Amino acid sequence: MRTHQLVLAWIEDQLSAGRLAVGGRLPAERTLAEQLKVSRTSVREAIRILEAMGVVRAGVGSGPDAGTVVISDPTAALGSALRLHVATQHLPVADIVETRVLLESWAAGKARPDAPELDEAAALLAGMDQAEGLSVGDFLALDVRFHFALASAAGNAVVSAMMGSLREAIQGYAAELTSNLPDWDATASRLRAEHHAILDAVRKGDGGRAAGLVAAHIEGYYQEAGLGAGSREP
Amino acid sequence: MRTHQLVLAWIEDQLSAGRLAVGGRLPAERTLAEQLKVSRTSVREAIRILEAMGVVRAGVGSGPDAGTVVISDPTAALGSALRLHVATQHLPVADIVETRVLLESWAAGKARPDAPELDEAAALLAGMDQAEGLSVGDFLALDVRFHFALASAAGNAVVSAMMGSLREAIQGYAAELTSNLPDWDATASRLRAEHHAILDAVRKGDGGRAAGLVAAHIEGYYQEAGLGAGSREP
DNA sequence: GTCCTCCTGTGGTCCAACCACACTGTAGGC
DNA sequence: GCCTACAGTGTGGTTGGACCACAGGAGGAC
Repeated sequence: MRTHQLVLAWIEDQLSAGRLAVGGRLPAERTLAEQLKVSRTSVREAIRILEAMGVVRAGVGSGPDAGTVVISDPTAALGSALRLHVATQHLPVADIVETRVLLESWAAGKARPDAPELDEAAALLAGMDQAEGLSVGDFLALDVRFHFALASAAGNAVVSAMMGSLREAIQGYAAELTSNLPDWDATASRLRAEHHAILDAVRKGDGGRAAGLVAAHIEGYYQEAGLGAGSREP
Repeated sequence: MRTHQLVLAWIEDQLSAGRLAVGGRLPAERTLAEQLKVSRTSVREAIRILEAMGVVRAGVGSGPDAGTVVISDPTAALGSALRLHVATQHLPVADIVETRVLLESWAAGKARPDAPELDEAAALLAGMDQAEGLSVGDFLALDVRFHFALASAAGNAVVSAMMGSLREAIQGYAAELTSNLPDWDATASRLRAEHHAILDAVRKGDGGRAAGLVAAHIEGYYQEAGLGAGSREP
């Protein structure tokens, strides 16, 4: 077993045992190196991995926000991992889209009509309705948050994280795709209307209809942008 | 931007551009450090991250298998990330199980009856039927491979990878759970029968029935082991 | 031809040093 | 008494160098 894996195992053990929790701080790198009788280099390699996994955040300086603190951002880890494997062309973009449809339509069908996340989703929709002064990038940013809020309303943290990571993994492609659209304003209007319809269905407790609308919403967008379900290559 | 992220960006760019593909070898650490005008330490940190993501594999020595070669093992990355976040108690085990049910039942419903992966699944089932000389660990190992083969038959690499990572993330718990079972032999017999029923349904093209059987199969196991859908804590 | 040895190149590990940063306490001016 | 300026302290960030273990390949000894 390599040295940095020993450090990883130690930290994971601390997490599992509850001696280290979200918000807590890891010992300083030099201290940890001395404690575990390894070099600071190995400690740093382990911390880098945890950072890439969204488990810790390293901050320089001093004070309460400095040092290496435990966080929990599963979406970051899954997102970058998926993006890299898409880059190796071992994960087709079409599969990503299909999985996104699966997860989001399930979430829409299972979302509780009184979930607080729906209020946030409604607020985001209101923001997207302000046609004036809203660039394509701004619109898509709000769109991402709307979909994430909607997925979170189902109350399954794993599904939320995975759905967010899928979106993140193909974010680059999604941005490019907008340039393929014949008429962005028309598309944006349609997306807005579909968003409202989805939210209404969820609010009325009609999960089946919500799920169907979400699936059509996502598939429709990618097909309009030229990334049909048949294309297996980026 | 930190130095190791520069290295990461360079490698990801090489992958996206196709100048680096699965099976290819990265330049040696010292060479890469010199090329990018950074220290070897920073190069190593980047490679560590890629290794944790299942994108590369580092091998010492010389020869065709040595050096840092590009691979593609998305399951490893997602699995360890999920496991760590389960350790931080920000991803409830119940959500993992629920997501697994969602993905696997979808895959069972969508699997093509003539998919070659089903032959492998059948072979694994035959192996599990050899009751003699099969330890609990062996049985579970075959079980993992059976479920993965079944999920792969749907032809969606993302769903397969995610399903495998979910299983891996709670593998430790699953092993512990077997000790809660009142009668392992009886449970094993039931699991065998359910496996055959699932495979039969898929082979006959009855996706709906297969999906239902898979959902019942997974939920039944965890409930029998004392991890009901209601438990939100490990 | 076969075996053995040395050489080379790879990642793995460690150390020592320096930097940039952000807070903290203190000394000084007002 | 208050506020400012500054040195101090502890944090991660980065670098260069050195040495180790490992595995294959090239060459010589037989």
